[in-house]
Amino acid sequence: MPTTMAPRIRTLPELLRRPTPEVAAALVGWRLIHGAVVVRIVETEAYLAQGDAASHSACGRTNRNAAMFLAPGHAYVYLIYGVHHCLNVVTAPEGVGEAVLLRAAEPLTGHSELVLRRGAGVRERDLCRGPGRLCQALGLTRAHDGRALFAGELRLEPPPTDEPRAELLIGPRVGITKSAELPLRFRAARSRFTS
DNA sequence: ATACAGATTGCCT
DNA sequence: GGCAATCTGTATG
Repeated sequence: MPTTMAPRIRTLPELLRRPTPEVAAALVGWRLIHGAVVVRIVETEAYLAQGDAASHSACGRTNRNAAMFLAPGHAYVYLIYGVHHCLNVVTAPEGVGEAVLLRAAEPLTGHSELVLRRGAGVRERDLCRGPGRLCQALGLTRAHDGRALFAGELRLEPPPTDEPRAELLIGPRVGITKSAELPLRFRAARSRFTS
């Protein structure tokens, strides 16, 4: 499996100027914050506007995926199988449907709140391991679809400057049936919190 | 109008 | 390992 180092990028606007696969790689290590909860992103996937049949934007804009066409830095939250929510960071310029799916994270603070939402019996490792679990743990739903992630209750923040860059494993995306060969999944090699 | 598939998860055998 | 849950969009009649 090919590896690389997560690029160190200091601000969200700077991050979002990059091509979507690079955004996906660089987001590993970033903090996702919702209220008092802070988690470290350890696994992401890129979904592209061109040549990617698995992307929700592949068939054009619909009511469900409209947020994917917003300006970069917005949230695209959708419901999968009518059951679980998944959170994406919108990346490409407004009108172009590209996004990065946040697939797994390591809990940092707000542990009790995560356990409250996920259930008392859930192991630490499983609190945010998987896109549906991540959204459940953070209390994210369609109500958060289309929100900006620059500031406010729900936001992204860069890793502390003294934190070492993550070594990334690059491979095919999980759980898709179309365009399954593209190497658009990025996960922290050392983390035990990936899916 | 009905049928089916899907960027998932948890419970069942 | 199998399968149900149950929303949204697409394909087909």
